[in-house]
Amino acid sequence: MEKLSLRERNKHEKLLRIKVAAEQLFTEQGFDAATTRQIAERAQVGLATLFLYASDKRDLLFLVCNDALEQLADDAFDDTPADASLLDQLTVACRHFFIHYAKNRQLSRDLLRELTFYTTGKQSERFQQIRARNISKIREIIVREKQMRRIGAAADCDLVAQMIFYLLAAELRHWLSIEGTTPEAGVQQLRRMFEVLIDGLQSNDGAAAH
Amino acid sequence: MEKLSLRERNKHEKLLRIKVAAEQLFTEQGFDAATTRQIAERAQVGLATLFLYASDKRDLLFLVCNDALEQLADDAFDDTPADASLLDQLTVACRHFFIHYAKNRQLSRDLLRELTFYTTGKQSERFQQIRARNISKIREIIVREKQMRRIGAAADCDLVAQMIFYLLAAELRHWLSIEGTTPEAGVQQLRRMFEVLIDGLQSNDGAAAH
DNA sequence: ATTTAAATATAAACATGTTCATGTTTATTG
DNA sequence: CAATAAACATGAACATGTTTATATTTAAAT
Repeated sequence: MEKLSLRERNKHEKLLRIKVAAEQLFTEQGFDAATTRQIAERAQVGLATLFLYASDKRDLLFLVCNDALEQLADDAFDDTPADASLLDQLTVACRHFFIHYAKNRQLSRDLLRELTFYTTGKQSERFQQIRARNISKIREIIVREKQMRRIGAAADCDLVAQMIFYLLAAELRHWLSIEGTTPEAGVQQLRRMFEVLIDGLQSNDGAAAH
Repeated sequence: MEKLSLRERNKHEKLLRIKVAAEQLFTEQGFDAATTRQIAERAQVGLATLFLYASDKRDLLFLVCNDALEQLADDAFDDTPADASLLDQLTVACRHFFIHYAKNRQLSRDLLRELTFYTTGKQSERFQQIRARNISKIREIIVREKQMRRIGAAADCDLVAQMIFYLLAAELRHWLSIEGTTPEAGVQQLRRMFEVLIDGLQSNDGAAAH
């Protein structure tokens, strides 16, 4: 059962302590307010040790968040009922994101700021994979809809998936900048956008048609 | 002609020196690499003086960029031919953004990162106004199209304008993360998205129809 | 013109992310 | 097991954004 060397076990435990400490402090105080010295102290490691496990403070944030983001990516697209309308499938999936980001709005804002052009850190590759997975899952929904002839044969699934992800990401940012709003308010705003996307601008029926 | 007091003139000159110095250093070295000490030295002011004129380093970036961003907002939507198709109007307008951001891709990335949830600095209100103006200009295009019966009567102009801006902002981010690409490549990708948005997902004609 | 007060400027101090020189621990080899 | 090397850990030093205490300059008042 135990196939890890002493050295590997020590590393693993230290990494875990750092993750827990960083998660607590980022959650309690936000990304900017939490200092690397606090994190090192709570993790019971030297300050410089942090930077053996993370490229920089930003990387530390994704060391903390990547697990939850991956779980979110799975959850969001797992309970989408394939028999529901495209609009409902997308709404159900996207609701997961709003609910997740609502748990700690400040940290979510920090995350959305820091993920912008995040390509250099140790955790960045994994983060980009999670991001790509989200788009891929959206694409699968679109492909299914296309096969079921519920959307046009000429639709470019990659492009449509990208657009949906763009709208989700942008609306999340906007929603996080509004104080005192609810997850459902963001979900419904995004749903209205999906309606427009599905129907097109020439359409003469508004949201009422759904 | 001269109605400024000595004090006001001094302040104005100092602000100008700071703007010029910051612009040069941000452009030469990027936002992160340029230090506030360099900027203060080149502007011939004390280090602390910078922070009388800008709330923080981020604010300094918008002190530098807001003028150009405002000019860009005007330029982008001024030469949109009202008789062209909606697709062409949007393409022409958005091309301005890609061309502008292509001038210094690193600084553009820095800007798009720093503008995320930028609401606290002295320059933030002006920046948010410029952003709102862009959306408003897009909205005007949509309203015109609606009045000319070229898009559905039920279309929510505010919502559609927001969607277009979301797509533009997101595609700009994505395009800036691709090395060695051209402005026109970004423009055409965004144009394809606008085609989908205009036609809707049920449509059976792809890009060929345009 | 002098005095006073308010506004402005700044060097020095501080806080914090990051790196470096050094020490310590673990694995490997003879 | 001793010796050696490699990997890992860390306190101290460094770099840089920001604040503070102080000084200077300008405007206003008498």
